[in-house]
Amino acid sequence: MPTDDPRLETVHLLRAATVELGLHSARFAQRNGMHPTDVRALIVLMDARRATEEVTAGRLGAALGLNSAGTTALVDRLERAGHVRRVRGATDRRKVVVEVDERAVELGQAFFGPLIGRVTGLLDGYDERERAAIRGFLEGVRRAAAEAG
Amino acid sequence: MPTDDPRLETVHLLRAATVELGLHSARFAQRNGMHPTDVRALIVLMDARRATEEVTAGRLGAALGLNSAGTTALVDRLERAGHVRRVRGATDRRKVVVEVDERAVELGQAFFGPLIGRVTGLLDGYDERERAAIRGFLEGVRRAAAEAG
DNA sequence: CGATATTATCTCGCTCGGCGAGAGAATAGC
DNA sequence: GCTATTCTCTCGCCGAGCGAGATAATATCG
Repeated sequence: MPTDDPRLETVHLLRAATVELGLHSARFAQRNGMHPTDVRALIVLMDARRATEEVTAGRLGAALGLNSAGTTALVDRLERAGHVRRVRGATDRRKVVVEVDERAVELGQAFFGPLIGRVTGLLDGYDERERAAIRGFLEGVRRAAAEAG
Repeated sequence: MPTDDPRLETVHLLRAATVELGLHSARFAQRNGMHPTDVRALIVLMDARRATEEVTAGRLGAALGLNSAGTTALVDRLERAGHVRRVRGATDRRKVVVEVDERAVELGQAFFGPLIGRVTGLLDGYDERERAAIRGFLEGVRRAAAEAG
């Protein structure tokens, strides 16, 4: 077992960073009386909002790996907390479009904004070739995780 | 709101990579009849093992943010599955040292080894200056997440 | 156009992870 | 030695998520 492969240091750093990012999300969740799944749901919804895509209950559940019962309970929680609205689909009235409330968006930006600012600030310390390496590495990691196992 | 800051692409990639890594861990959990917390616990235990540090039940629970009741239940699950042994503390017999079973270590290596291999393989595509940038960025992200909020 | 299959969500009953409170057992301090 | 502290465990409970199936709206086909 070659435990002193210097490349493993980077793997360690990668995992440490993801762990710390996860803890940061958990702090956001706990501070707002939410559960990790609720935070993940809000992220999905905000991403979709930025891309001006509608997210139905079913799509949301699929994105989070929940079944329909769990998805209903999730949207119930978010709606009860005022983070989200249920809107019946215009063309297909079986569908329920889940819309994030403006306040929830601001809440998320207020919490994650500083972290995002620090990360973008980090990037200013590198030249374009280094930044390209960072982007390429992250994309490679994403693909490796998606394709492995 | 400057939504087209090019540095945000890297933030997006970072999040996409962490999401995908999380899903990969979740696959390991599900495939072995475990829960996300159990996987996190095994990672803590394996890290400690590599550093030849003893992990008591209390330390494990603290690392995962569980209270004592949840920690007991967690160790019960892991012990029942054969991934872990309870060993009474030698000097302080109130303590319970949690030791990972060799089989669990091998199980983890078999699952995460390929991914680690792919990530280290990625690094070979960069020169030392680029690799240093990647390491620096990851360390910076870890610190930013740990210190923010 | 009406009967049937399909799709999207919701309801019900349940399992089980995690919490709070407090008990039990061992150690440390005076 | 007696008391306070520390570490783990037990008990009862809450709530997230699942499986099965109900309900309602749409699509399909004769």
